[in-house]
Amino acid sequence: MSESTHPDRGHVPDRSAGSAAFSPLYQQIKGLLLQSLDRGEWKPGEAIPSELDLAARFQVSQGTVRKAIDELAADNLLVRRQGKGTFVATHHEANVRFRFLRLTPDDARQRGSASQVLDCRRVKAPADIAALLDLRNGEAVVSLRRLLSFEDTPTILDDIWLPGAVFKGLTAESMQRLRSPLYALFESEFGVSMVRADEKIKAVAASDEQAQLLRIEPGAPLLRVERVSYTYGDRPMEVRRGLYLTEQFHYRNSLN
Amino acid sequence: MSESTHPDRGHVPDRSAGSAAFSPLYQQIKGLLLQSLDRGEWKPGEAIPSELDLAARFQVSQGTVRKAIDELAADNLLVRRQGKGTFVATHHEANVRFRFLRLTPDDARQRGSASQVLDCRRVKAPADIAALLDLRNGEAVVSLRRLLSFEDTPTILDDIWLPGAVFKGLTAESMQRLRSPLYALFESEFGVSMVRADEKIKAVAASDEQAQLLRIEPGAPLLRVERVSYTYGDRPMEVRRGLYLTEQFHYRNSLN
DNA sequence: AAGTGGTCTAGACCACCGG
DNA sequence: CGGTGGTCTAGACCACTTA
Repeated sequence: MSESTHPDRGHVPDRSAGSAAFSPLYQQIKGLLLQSLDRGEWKPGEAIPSELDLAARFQVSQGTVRKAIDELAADNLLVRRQGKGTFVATHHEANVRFRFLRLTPDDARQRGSASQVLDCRRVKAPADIAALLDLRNGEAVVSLRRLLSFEDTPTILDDIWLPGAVFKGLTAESMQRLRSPLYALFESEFGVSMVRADEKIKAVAASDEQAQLLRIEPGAPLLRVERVSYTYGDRPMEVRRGLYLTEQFHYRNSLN
Repeated sequence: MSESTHPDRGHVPDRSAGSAAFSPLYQQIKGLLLQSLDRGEWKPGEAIPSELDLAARFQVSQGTVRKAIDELAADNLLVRRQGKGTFVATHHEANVRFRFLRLTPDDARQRGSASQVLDCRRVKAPADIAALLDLRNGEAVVSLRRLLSFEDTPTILDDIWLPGAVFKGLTAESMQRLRSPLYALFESEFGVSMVRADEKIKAVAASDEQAQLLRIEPGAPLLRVERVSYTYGDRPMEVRRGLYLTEQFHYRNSLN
């Protein structure tokens, strides 16, 4: 502890040297925490070490660790719970199970939901999907289609593509058996944590096939939601093309 | 810059007393800053006092003021600029002029935009609009319709309602004259800063009238975006119902 | 050089949780 | 009770802007 700067090997930012890169200590800590999360040192749902422990491990003050954790918590990678600890975010909890689903009933009434897997097979990635998933052209992907119903009203028709190398052994059967939401299943069965997603939304007219599955008229307007989901290193891990029936539902969003 | 004239009182949080309410000091400071913003003590685009000045004014440490400002900056109410100061957010800046518009070209190419006001009049608020704007039934609102085109392709048809008491004297003429975006105009002409908005999105089929204005076929699928925008105290100040043509555009969103 | 926000530290104390 | 995160302070120094 000296004064002025830290003597630790924590390397004070290397301000001299023409190196254009200067990143604050807490950002470096954030990076280290991110690596630990990525390599699975702490699993979803588990507690990470206390702030003081981490401060000791990284040879910085508690305040610096705190700021790093603050940012990870703001990004929803970690969850702080006063008096208990800081936990790795997980998709297995009631309150966040539909974290990425922005479709909401027009009336607030909650409805029971049921998911039906219509198809699931390994195929060579189409060019557009390969590009979105950072795969080489023709690499294997798991391709699946499912129908989500609310109170027996078919509402969402999803086509989903996953990197085949990561999601080995995913079958329709295993999805029906473990009835958890997909992202929860990805975590526990394949060690893949979805952390962020981008969506692009258009309005389209239902094709004959789509109309039949959703039990509506061909040509009826549908919300088409294309989603790319990312794990820790901003690595894309899922492409999802959903068709949302918005007769009694809407997509909600907050701008700020 | 004002001198003195602060009827402040620095209170340490009233931790004793069984009072159920306990709010941290920095939250109280945040509230005071919010009040100052609301009452227009600092206008959009202007700098607020420095952290040290505010710390002196409120009789707290710089760190406490800093944390309050951090949150306001995270909410986009304030903008920090290192070395220069902290500024009140404004809709008058190139980079944030389309802050609330999530419609993006499918290819990244930028297009020139033009707005045409089709209608603008004072009317009694319809019941649903009155409810959304927290107005009494039948109170006056400004109702306007406009068409937004990108490179001469009509793309967005907006119906907009504004509280009549606040937006006195808003006319189609004045909007065409000052060519700035609506939210920028609201700021400079009416002192109304839009801070946040909620959107509800559906897919709908174009009516005959809508189709004609957007130069498409009746029944074509459109994105219907209902937006309620809020000023400082979470007071609703605008209802906007937009129809987006998503042939060559999409609504983009980030989930986390 | 002076003034702003940005980082980092060290220490005190508070609120919440669990055994 | 001890351990966790949460708040608050005071002070040092760094980075960026402006003059």
